[in-house]
Amino acid sequence: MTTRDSKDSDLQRSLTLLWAGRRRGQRGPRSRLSVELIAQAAVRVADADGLEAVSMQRVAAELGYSTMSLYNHVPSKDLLLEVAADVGAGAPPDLDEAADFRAAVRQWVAALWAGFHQRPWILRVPLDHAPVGPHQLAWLDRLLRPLLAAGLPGAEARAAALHLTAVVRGTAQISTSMSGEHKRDNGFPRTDTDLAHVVTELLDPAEYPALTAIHAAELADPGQPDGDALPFELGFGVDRFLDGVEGWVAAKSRR
Amino acid sequence: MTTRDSKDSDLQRSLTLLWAGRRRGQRGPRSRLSVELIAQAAVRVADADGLEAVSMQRVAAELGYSTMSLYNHVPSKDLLLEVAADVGAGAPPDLDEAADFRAAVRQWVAALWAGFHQRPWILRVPLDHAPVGPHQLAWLDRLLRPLLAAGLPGAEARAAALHLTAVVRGTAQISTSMSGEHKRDNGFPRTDTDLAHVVTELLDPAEYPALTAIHAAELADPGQPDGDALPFELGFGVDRFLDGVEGWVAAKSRR
DNA sequence: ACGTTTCTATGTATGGTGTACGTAGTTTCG
DNA sequence: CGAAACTACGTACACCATACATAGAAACGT
Repeated sequence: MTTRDSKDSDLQRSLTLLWAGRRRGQRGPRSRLSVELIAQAAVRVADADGLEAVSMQRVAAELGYSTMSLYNHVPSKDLLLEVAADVGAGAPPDLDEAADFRAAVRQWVAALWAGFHQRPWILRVPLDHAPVGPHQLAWLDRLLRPLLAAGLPGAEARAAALHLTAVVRGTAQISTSMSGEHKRDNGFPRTDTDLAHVVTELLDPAEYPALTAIHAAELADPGQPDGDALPFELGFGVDRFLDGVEGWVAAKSRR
Repeated sequence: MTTRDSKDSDLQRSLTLLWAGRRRGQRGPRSRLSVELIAQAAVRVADADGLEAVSMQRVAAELGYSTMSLYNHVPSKDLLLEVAADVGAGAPPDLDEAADFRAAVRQWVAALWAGFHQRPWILRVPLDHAPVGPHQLAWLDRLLRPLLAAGLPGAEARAAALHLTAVVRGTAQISTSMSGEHKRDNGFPRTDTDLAHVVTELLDPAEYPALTAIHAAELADPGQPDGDALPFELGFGVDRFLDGVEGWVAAKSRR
């Protein structure tokens, strides 16, 4: 309808790329390469050496092809990264349907959290438009189910899902950046545990009263993100949010 | 103490850069350039043409200096971007102290949200370690105050602040990327409003039941983020979270 | 006042990047 | 068996961050 002809072509290209809308060429030889193969190679490189290491040349070398061959299947590096991020995300977990919606949501959050820690580079892929990858949408769909089942109307479920996605994404961004997980070449990751000390020595207590007040209660254990366990830094907020949602639907049904 | 000597030098450099720990050289000529001037120029470039346009050459040109001159004041582009992001964030607003903590927090959220929409490029600056910039810490401090005043103990206040920061950051990332605000050269921004349609036409309802169910309730008005008004997509989640926090402290004080 | 020291700003150079373009070769269709 | 069409490749270009050496000017000690 009102689709703008000039510039949404890149979205269209993203879509056809992500959803494998490959044209069936007739005449020429069939390519042994494919978007999937290229994306998987990119994922492999990113896993090994971080997102910065992902260059067209490196990916091509990984596959044993020349650099420019990739451009027969992928229009640009940006698009490739987008596909790689979706591939790297993988399929969402199947949530426990029997469980109450809190448990299900926590399960989802834990899985996404674990995923971001396993592939921190996904968080460094610049977002260029709304999520339209099959895997990304699958994750979203899986989260929406328990929210809808809990009694939230569509728009609110959408907002709640956005909230949770944003929380995990944002928290993981901060968390992984602090622990230096985003660069794998670094050898071992370095945790900025003692950062608090360094900073609080510089801070003027008059200007940053709350921070200096907090200073004592610093840094509980990081905790292991295995299973459904969430680290306190993430779990507290999620639990408070779920409290709020619970109260909201309860109040609504009571009325 | 246990500071690792090999690799936290970059953190140290970040700190001295961000906190203007300039050594007072004696002999040579005083430089007319400074970290602040360079960072401001970078901000100007990013405001005008987006983060991708920020190159050392461009920033130097903006100042009328040669490219390599910048390296006398800034050790690397990464560090420069970090400083520019902090400078671009600016000082946090003074929150209404008289107001209840909900109003204060909403005020803070609205301000940060507005800031991210004004300078979307800040969200594209890669995070390399914990936030240590003066402005970033000032924002954090301002948020912690109402949370502490509401009765949260230190660790929980910290977690809540992280939650809120992550929410605004993550939501803004998705939101600005959807509307294409991150690239200013583009001419006018393009909203992916009709994205939902495009996608839902491709989706297999069997695999994405929740998404197709939602499909009807799509896209309320974006709303204007002026003053304390939050768009629904952000406000709903924040309000539910605040509900939860409120209930939490109430339950705790009752016990 | 002067020489010496020391820092600034610059120019050059290197290895990397994404990708536009032309071309050779090969596979499949008519 | 042509002929059409597509793949993979090599070359080339503009741009990037930054290592290094150099020239020059400013401020200090005398």
